[in-house]
Amino acid sequence: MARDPDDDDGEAGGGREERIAANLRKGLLEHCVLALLARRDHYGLELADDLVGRGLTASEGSVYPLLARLRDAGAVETRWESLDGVRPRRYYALTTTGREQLSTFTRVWRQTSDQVDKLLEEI
Amino acid sequence: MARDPDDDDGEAGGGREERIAANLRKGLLEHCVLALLARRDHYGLELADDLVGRGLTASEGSVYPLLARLRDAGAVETRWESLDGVRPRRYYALTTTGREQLSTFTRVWRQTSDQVDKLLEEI
DNA sequence: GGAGGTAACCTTGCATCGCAAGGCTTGCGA
DNA sequence: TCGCAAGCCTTGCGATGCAAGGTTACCTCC
Repeated sequence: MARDPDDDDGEAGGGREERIAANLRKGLLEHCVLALLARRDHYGLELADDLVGRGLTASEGSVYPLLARLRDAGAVETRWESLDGVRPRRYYALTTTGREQLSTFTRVWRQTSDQVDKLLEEI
Repeated sequence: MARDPDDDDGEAGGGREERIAANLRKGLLEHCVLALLARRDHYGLELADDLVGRGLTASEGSVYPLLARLRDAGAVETRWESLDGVRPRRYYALTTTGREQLSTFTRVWRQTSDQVDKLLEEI
């Protein structure tokens, strides 16, 4: 796995930063997916690309297992859709359960992020 | 521990909420500890109590293993301090490495939380 | 018509993290 | 003396994100 030669241990940025970001995303990615689905239905790769663009996930390797979990939990429903000249795509749609979970998360997120912001300001 | 009987949020809230919060704290707790130590030195239980009060951790069961990790990584230093009539306490202090890590985290946190906020607003 | 690229799906194995539960030691007070 | 609380820590568990790899279908180019 190719570590940068100048990626010294004491370095504050570099690979350290990716580790920090990856841990920060734990528990976030799940609800970012729900938030995207609240706007409109998406298919898997579309979700992954969008989230990568926003810096909210590193690859589809996180998204597909997550979607399977959400489906098992009843937070999303899926359907296959076939258009001409395009491979069939599996679309994901939010359920009522998923909408409730998203609303719960929003509340928890506001509380937690406020606490963190306060802590960082007080340094 | 048991569940509160008046926990009538149904299935969307309740125990689910604790699960959501616990996952959200992953990767956060570590840097909240660093932020507290940036203000002044603390001993372990003091940190744990403060963080529980802010809703940033559930118990000391997360804090002590974390402090050991931070010490191994060189982000904090420790010293024993004995006062009269008080049990000896192990105090934790931030190192230069820890300060750099905290600064890296602050940057990542702002980016990530901004993205999440934007996502939640656009629903 | 075949070869190759690419979009889209998914699985496997791993490292990490927070948490509950429990244990050990020391000092104080009844 | 006995019990309780403060303060330290360890162990086992479940959940999460990630890299890497594997599989099909569609289209294009020779």
